[in-house]
This record gives sequence, C-alpha cells and structure tokens, in this order.
Amino acid sequence: MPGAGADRSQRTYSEGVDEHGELLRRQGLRVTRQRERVLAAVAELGHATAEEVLSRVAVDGGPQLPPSTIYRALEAMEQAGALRHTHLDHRSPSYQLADHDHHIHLVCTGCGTVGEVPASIADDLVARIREQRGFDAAFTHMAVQGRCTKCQT
Amino acid sequence: MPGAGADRSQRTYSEGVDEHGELLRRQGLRVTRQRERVLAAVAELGHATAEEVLSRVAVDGGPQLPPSTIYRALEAMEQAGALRHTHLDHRSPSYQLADHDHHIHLVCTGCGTVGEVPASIADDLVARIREQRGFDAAFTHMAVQGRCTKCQT
DNA sequence: TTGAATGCAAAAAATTTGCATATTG
DNA sequence: CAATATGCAAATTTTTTGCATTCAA
Repeated sequence: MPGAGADRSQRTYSEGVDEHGELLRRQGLRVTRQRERVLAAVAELGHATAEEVLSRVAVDGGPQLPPSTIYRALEAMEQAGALRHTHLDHRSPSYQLADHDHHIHLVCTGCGTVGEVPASIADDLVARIREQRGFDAAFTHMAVQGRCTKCQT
Repeated sequence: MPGAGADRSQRTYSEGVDEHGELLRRQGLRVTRQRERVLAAVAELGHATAEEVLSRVAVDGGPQLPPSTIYRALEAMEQAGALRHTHLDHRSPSYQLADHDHHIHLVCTGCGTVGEVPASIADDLVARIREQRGFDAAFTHMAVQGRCTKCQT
C-alpha cells in the first residue's frame, strides 16, 4: 500500500495549487493557507481520505489542522471543482485532483495498492447497461476490488 | 418473505436444519436465535447494512438486539459463507444472502434505488483488464453509481 | 459440560456542528 | 469592511471491545 499514488512526478504542486486557486476564486471561495496545504497533501498522496490528509498535513511543517478544517476544505474544494472523490473502500471517500484524467481505480484486496485504467475501457459496458436498464453508470466513482498480479496466488 | 422470520415458535434450533444453519454448523459455528433473526432480516431486505438490520430486527417481534450482536453475527455468517457483502456507498458494507446470484449493483445517486445486472455483463471488461494489467477484477464487490432512468433529467 | 455467543456498557473511530475569532477579497 | 473560513470543543454517529453470563451442541 505504500507508494500507491506516489507518482505524481508529472506535475509540480505549485502548478496544481495555482490552477486550483483559480477555480476556488471563480466560485467565490477563498484561497487560504489551510486549503493550499490540504490541496498539496492530496496532490502528494495521489488520492487521500480526510484522515490521510489529516496526518499528512501533520508533517508538512505548519501547525496541525483540526479535523473540521480538513473536512470542510475537502468539501468546499470538491464543490468548486478542484477535487473529485472516489470510494476506494467502505471507510471514507478518497479525494484526488480533478484535473487528473478520469479513470477506474483497481484496488488490490491483497496488498492494498491502487492501480488505474482509463475510464474509457468501460465504454462498452456503460453502453450495454444503458441499453438494458436505461441506467447511466459512472464507473469512476467507486473503485473495483480485485487481486493484482503479485497477489494472485 | 412473509414467514421468513415469523414462524420461529414452531421449531427448535436443534430441529431446524435449513441450508444456512447447515453452512454455519459446517464451520463449527452455532445456530442461534439471534443469527436466525439477522439472517431473516437480510433476506427480507434483500441487502442490508448492520444499521438496517439493527432497526429491522427491532420490529420483528423479539427483543431488540444490541449492535455488537448484529455486527458479530454478520461477520460470522459471512465467513461461514451464508452471507456476502457489497459496498453500495461509502458508509457501510451491505450484506445479502450468498445464494443470491452474483450481480453488479447499480446505485442511483438521485433516488438511491439499487438495481442489478448479472455480473457476466462485465466479463469482457474483466478480461480486458486482466490482459492490460494482470489485475483480476471483481465487479460485484463495489456498486456502480449512476442515474436511473427516472433521475436522468 | 464447555466453548461459542450474547448482552451490556464503555471505548474507539470517524464526522459533524456551534460559535467566537481571525482572514481574505 | 463584510463575508468567509478557521480553530476549538463538544456532540453525533458508527463500529469495536471487554467481560460476566447464557446457551447450543
């Protein structure tokens, strides 16, 4: 499970913060130091629950943030369109930057690592479900559980 | 569904050998009145979280069961193979009878109704994911969010 | 009889809320 | 300056745990 979302190397996080600050202001929301720290934590972790952000923020140098601030920041920024969330498991929503491409999360029940495949891989299935049930499915919202290569005994 | 938990008085546990009790005993687990009530609640509800079982059991005639009993009963019976669970949302696992066919749950984010499609509808996708990532995906474990026909504006 | 299960109460987790104070725009 | 966001503390909500007692096998 370590390193599951560590490869955010394609993007520096100041870039991320800036483009997202933009999003916030556009919604009449304010860009605060706390929100920036939360955003930075999410960017670094790849995907993170409120709890994970809470402990991540604990070691980034600044003063610890209370849970309420984390929860409210995540909610506000998701509403502003800067974040999106997925349910990787049953415990809590896991947030990630909204500018990350849509994809389906593959969570290994063995080791906990989280892989991804482009959301488009499910296009056929989405179409079939729409035909059969009229249901408009979003496969990106909940993760798919399974076993990764290593964990298949 | 009537009678699923209604005619308790007509049989004792030693006499009543249903398929689920059978499963439990095979694992060295005991068939208790509480477990039968939990099982009956799940059967009647189709799929139910611990909380839902808790309140369902509150109106089935017998004395209320404490949360601990519900949680432990669900866990024990899942382990014995009598129940299975799915994550319909992020709140809590939702249990159903294990003899129910495998299927993918479709949860409408508009009205909350839960539909189903046979798990086999995702066979192609599962195969594609295995080819591309070596990941063995189980689409039946987490539900798929989306909008049902009525809720698509 | 005897180990598994229950019931109860209390502890942990995980989230949320109220409100005075501090900050952003 | 005004409205928003924060910090703190306490309240909820959800799930887990310890332990004496009960009960199925």
